This record gives sequence, C-alpha cells and structure tokens, in this order.
Amino acid sequence: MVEVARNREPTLADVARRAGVSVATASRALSVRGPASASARHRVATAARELGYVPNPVARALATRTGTRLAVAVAGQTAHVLNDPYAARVLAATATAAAATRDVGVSLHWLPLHDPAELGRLTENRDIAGVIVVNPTTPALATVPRSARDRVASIGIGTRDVPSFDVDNATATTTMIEHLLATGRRRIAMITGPEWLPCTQRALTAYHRTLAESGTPPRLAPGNFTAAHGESAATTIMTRWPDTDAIFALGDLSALGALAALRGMGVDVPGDVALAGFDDIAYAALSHPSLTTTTNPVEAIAAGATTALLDHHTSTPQTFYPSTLILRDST
Amino acid sequence: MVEVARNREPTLADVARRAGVSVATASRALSVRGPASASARHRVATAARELGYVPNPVARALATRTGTRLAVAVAGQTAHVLNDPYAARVLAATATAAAATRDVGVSLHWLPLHDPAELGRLTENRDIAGVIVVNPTTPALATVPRSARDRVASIGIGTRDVPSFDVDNATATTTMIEHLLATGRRRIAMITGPEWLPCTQRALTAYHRTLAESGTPPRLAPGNFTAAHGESAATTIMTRWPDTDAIFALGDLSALGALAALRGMGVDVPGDVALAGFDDIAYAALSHPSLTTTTNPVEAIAAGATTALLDHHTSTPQTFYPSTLILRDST
DNA sequence: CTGTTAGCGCTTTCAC
DNA sequence: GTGAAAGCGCTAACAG
Repeated sequence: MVEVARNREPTLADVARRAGVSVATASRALSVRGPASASARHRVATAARELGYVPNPVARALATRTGTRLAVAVAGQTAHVLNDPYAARVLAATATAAAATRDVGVSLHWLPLHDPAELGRLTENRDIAGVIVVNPTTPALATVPRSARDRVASIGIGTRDVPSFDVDNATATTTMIEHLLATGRRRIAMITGPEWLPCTQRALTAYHRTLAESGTPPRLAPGNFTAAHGESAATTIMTRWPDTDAIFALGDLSALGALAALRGMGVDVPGDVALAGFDDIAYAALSHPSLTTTTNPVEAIAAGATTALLDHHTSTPQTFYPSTLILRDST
Repeated sequence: MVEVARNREPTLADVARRAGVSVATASRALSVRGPASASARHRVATAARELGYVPNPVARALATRTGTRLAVAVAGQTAHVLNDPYAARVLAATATAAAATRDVGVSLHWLPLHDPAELGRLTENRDIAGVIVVNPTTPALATVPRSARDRVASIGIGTRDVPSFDVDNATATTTMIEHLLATGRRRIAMITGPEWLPCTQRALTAYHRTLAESGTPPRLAPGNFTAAHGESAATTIMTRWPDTDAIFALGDLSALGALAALRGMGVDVPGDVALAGFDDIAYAALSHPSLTTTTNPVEAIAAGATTALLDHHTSTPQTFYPSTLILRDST
C-alpha cells in the first residue's frame, strides 16, 4: 500500500501514484473539462479522497498564470470611501464567497475618480485573478483592456465587456414612491447619490417617471451617501420647498442624517414629513422613529459577481437583484 | 542593449541578465536580508527599476511555501458573526494593510466556538500566510501548533505563543466610569460582552476596581454586542435596579439598543440615566441623543497585527492601543 | 559574496 | 486517452 510521507500534505503526484496514472492524467481527471477516461476519472477521484488531497492553489495559479486573489476596487473622490461601512460590507461578502468557492483571498483598493486608469492597472497585475469594481464610472470601465474583459465584474453600471451585478434600484424606487403616494404623500423630495455616480440614474429615472404619472413635480437634492450630506440636503429641501411632505434618501446613512436635521428644525417625522432610506443597514431599525427603507442584498450581489468572475461566466451583461420594502415608523 | 520581449512582464531572469548577474544573486540583492555585495545590490536595483520589474508574489509563495493570503477568523457561536459590522471593519482594515505592505489577499472565516480546532486547521492550510483570530478563546488558541506560532496573531487575548493586539479596554473603562462618577452618577450598571469572551475580562476588572474605589456596588448584565441584547439587558437592569442612573455598554450597538429600550420605558437619557457605549461606530453620532462613547482604533490594531504577521515580528506578547473618550449628549 | 542546480506543485503542449 | 517533459517565476541549498 502506498503511504504518503508523514508531515507533508499529499500532492498531485501522490494521488497519481496511488491511482496508477501519470500526474498529467491525474490533473486532467480532476479538472472536469480535460480529456480523461471514465475509469481514470474514478480511480483518481477515489485516490484523492483516500489521501485527503487538496490542490495547492498557489501552484495552480503559477502554472496557469492566473492570480490568487480578487481585488475589490471602490470608486470615489478620496480614499475615504474605503472606510465606508458599505465598502466594508461588500468586501466581507466577497471575501466570504471567495473563500467558499475557491481558495482565493480578497484585497481592497481605492479607484480614484481622477485617475480611472488605475482600474486597468489592477487588471494587469499578475497576481490578481479578477477585480470587482464598485460604483464605477464609464471612463473607468473604458480603461479595462479587452483582453481582461473576463476578469472584471461591476457592482454598479456595466458595459458590453463588463458584466454588471446590482440591486434593482429602479423597481425599488418605484415601489417606495408608490408607497409614499399610497399613504397620502404628494410633495416627495429625493436625496440622490453623487452626481458622478451613474448607477443611481436608474433610480432617478424611476423617481421622475413615477411622479410624472401622479402629476407631481420632482424635488431633488444631491448627496454622497454620507450622514453629513443627508443633513445638509434635508435642510436645503425644507428651505427651498417648505411644504415637502416626504423625503426619500438613496442611502440609509443620508436618511438618518436627514432625520437629525429635521429634528433640529422641529419637523415631526412622520407627522409632518415621511422619511425613507435605502440599504436597510443595522441602525435603520434602531433610530427613533425607526426608518422605513428598502433592502440592498449586498451579500447575494457580491456572491454573484464573485462566482461569475471565478467561473468565467461573464457573459450575462446585467443581473438585477430584487430589493424588499421594509416598512417601519418613519413613513 | 538588452530588451525584454513585449507583452510579457519582466521576470527576475530579465533583471539578472540586464544587471549581469545570476538570478540567485538578483534574488538575494532584492531581498534585503540575503548576502550580496553593494555593487551587485546597486546594479540589480537599477536594472529592476529600468525594467519596471515587479516580483511575482505567486511564484515567491510557491517557492517559499508560504501562503498568499491572510485569514481573518472571527470566533462566535454562529456563522452570523461574519455579518457583524465589527467583523467587516476588521476585515477591511486588514485588507487595506495587507495590500499596502505586501501583495497579499485576505479571507474571512468563522471560528465556531464548539469546534476550536478549526483554528489549527486554518494555520495548516498551505496557501494561508497567517491568520488573525478575532475574539478567540483559550481553548481555540491552544489548538495552534507550536510550529505555527509565528503565523497567528490575535485581536483579543493572546498566549505566550500568540501575540495579542487589542484596544486598551481596561483604561478606557476606567476613564469612562470616572467620567460618569465625575458627572454625579453613582449607580452605574454595565452591559458586558458574551460570557465566553475573555478579552472583556479586563474591562470588567477595571469596572469593579473603579467602582470599589468610590464605594458603589456593581450592577452587571451580560450581552453579546448586538442591539437586541442591549435592549433586553437595559430592561433587565431597570427592572432589577430601578434607581440606576448610568449604563455603560461594552459596544455601541448594545448601547443604541439600550437607548431604544429606555425610551420605550419612558426613561429620559441623559436626564434620568446617562448612557455610554464603546467603539464609536458611525451611528453613535446620529442617535438622539447622540451617544457618548470611547473609540476602538480597529484600523491601527489590524494594521499592527498584519505587519507583525507578515514581517514575522511576533515576539512582543501584548500590544494595547489607546482608546479616546468621545463626549456627546447621552451623558 | 556568487553561480549552479534543484526544486515548490500544478498545468499543458506534444508525441504516442 | 495517456505519459513524458517542459515550464510558470522564484528561492534555497551547496559548492566554490
């Protein structure tokens, strides 16, 4: 009986020896796609199981010249975006998915708005298996070389070459606005994301369309998903349109900032103004009043992007994940 | 003049050729530690610079049999701990530090309380360069083989073999309790972490000692750092000791949960009861009243653990990072 | 101090 | 379908 040396992990050579085939055959048998007879497949599989063989991802990566980690690149004006809880959540979800599917690690990068070529550079890095861009812009996506088009996925907008995985914020927005209309609100303002962020355009369009159907004019204030901007945006809105009776913020942090501003102005929520957010972060349930919001299935989205990248199933151009309305006390 | 083939990244062999030395010498010259003459060092360095050489971490990892990623293992009763914002923050900080220092990725794992041996398994994984355990228990730390003692660092308690990097929660607790005493509070309760979590023992000890000095008896309620437990803990405290005039929760989420409970009971904060948290999470500044808390320098801690692991400076047994008191409206 | 020579563990031509 | 052998790019003995 073939015994493997103690204190050394079994290698493919050990498996091959035990199965009575060459390493080449063992490699093919294990790799699903490669040509191999059914019997070889079977013998290699059992040998591997008996030995407790687990392939070495590093050696594989070196041989195939693919990388060993996934890069998560978050677009933003400053490196500060990396401290955002949203970025942390995407990273955690990606890391979990990546460690589960394959033995790959994840790294976090800032994609400066003023230097979109950084994305192209990341894709060329030898030890990066793929990159997940978060909130990319069109110029940034344009920097990914065609040769790397199956090594990039986007959480945000995509292109013909870069598949997109994102929350269906158009439907979510429509649902939320309809909820506000149904509860009697008519003068509905919206706190949007940053101007440069294309993936919120869909939400904006949905907002305009839904309001148009009910014949009410739009009221918009830009934000950047931070609480501070939410505060100033709410102030701006109530100053400019004092009769506003509902505010929908495209991010819970902004909504909570707006809540603080409204409280400061003596505006009652939801009595005077209904308030709704987006993302369903942990604190949305804890605020007073608790925040009506709509979920952002980040974990599912990140898992989708991760497996697509790792399995090279980057053909589908766009995948939208449904958001669920969470009714609480603020509306 | 030596030219490198187009469309191929320069390798160490290219650098060696251009510098007129062997690959071995080039390798040593680049590796700081290795023996190499000053002139060789210089020539190799310039050749590398001219070629735009960047070492391939995968090849290096294969040759040295070290891994290409850092594992962050979070201890907890269920896999749910991975969804905790705290875990996400630690991961993001580690990923940033790891990508900056070396080209290594990061992966996230759950360390089940009921199966502490999982930690030992992680350290034995061929492609894991090191593991950062978050909130480990003594039994878990006991499973790391002596041979892997320079491949594990802890954010929480440590052992002689596993260096510990943690916030100085003893001093932070003392400072916070003294602040409460100084503002006239005398019946101070504390919402602690989970019973099994050893690293909060230091905070507990500090609490007991500081109270003893002022002659006031302790009031303790266990928690698990979640908002839900914070709510029930606050209810328990106010039921059992109705004259409580201050509550210190060992986590902001618990504190915010407690805030909701107190509001529900009609208790005014800070009028009737002063409330303080720990961590200074983003929402702490947004609650009403805003939450007095004390910082948790997670980014610095993770960076410390990461570089210690990657540079094998795992000699110092314990490093405590200072926490800063943040005074807000809740006390 | 430096060059030569083996690997690290896996994938992939290229014949057979 | 299968085996032999040549790498992937780097580090680590081992002589000199």
